[in-house]
Amino acid sequence: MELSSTAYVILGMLGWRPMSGYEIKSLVDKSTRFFWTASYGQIYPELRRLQQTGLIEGKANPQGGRKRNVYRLTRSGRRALRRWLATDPEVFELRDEGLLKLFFSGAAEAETAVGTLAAKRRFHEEQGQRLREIEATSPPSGHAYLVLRYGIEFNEWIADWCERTSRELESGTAIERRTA
Amino acid sequence: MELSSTAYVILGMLGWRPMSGYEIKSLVDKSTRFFWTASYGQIYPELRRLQQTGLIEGKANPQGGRKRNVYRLTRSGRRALRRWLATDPEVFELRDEGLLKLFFSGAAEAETAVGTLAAKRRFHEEQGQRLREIEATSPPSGHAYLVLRYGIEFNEWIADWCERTSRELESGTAIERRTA
DNA sequence: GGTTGCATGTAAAACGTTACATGATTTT
DNA sequence: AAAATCATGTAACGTTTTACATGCAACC
Repeated sequence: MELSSTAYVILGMLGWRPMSGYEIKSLVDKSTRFFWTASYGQIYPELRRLQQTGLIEGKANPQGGRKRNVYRLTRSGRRALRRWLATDPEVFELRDEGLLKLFFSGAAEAETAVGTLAAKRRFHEEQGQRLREIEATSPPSGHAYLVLRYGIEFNEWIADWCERTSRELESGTAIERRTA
Repeated sequence: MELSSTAYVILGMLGWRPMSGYEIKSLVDKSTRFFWTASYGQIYPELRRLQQTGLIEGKANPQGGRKRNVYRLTRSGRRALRRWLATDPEVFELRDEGLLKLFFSGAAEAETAVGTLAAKRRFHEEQGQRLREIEATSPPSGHAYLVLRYGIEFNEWIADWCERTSRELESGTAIERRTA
């Protein structure tokens, strides 16, 4: 029985504590978002499927007149989560428009590549900044903290690469010597 | 007139020289693949669309009894390419199952996270190795070379992070002090 | 004569996002 | 009183992959 990738985010989140679909979505948005996303359109249908499969259990938990469903892992859900965690990861996908532009920027003027690098650098500096703020204000514990550190250092490395490469381009050591 | 992301890969490739759809796909597979993919199911329909829009021109170029269509940029195609190159990149998407497992691995035994890090490290070492082979045997020129170097250094950095973090986990400096 | 590579194409399925609808509660 | 947040859900749309169908040519 193969589960969708969204299924494991849900199982993982419920491995911490029982939650509503809305809570899962908010947590995804402020923690895994930089390397794994999920939308309501995936989460709510998946919650229903996981319940039907018996990996999670939901119960109504209205707050006043506002409806709310809280889900928790079942024993077989926890088993499925652990089985997945113990399997080698396979998915690693990157989609980087900045690199694509840089790759093709021989078709444009020299300033174009420098502009692309500057924009990419800005993006990663901002993302790094956001993550550093999380570290300063509400640092997660355990393994989630390791992943937060990864995000910070990863974005710093990329921003730094952009800076170095931009300097190389501007000083003419990168391209001119290679293109005949 | 908004173009699909695949459209720009095609325009970019044709910016170098005229090519067939098959050639574009092979080039994508050995150059941009680590940060941008495209399948036949995207390329062939997109070639037709770009031709209808007048951004590229195709002509039959059979090799013996084997049919073949070669496409080249039109003037307005080159303009579209340059306009796109001069615009700030927006897409940066990552989907990293290894990080996701690490993130949730508090739900499993301590060895699980170490195993995940080892697998992720292996993946990036292999990808780095593949790229280093390209650098040694058929290095691209110009900006494509910069992107190849990015790929090599990027994968090295990640593999290195996995190693460092794995050591931290095994020596107990990473998690124990933070989890109450 | 079989395998690999060149070459084009599509249909179905899977996946994912966006936008909308609905309504209560809390904060400003 | 308005805006933001909590909360659930779906329909439409768009994107992407997978699998298949077809056939020639070159190599072993």
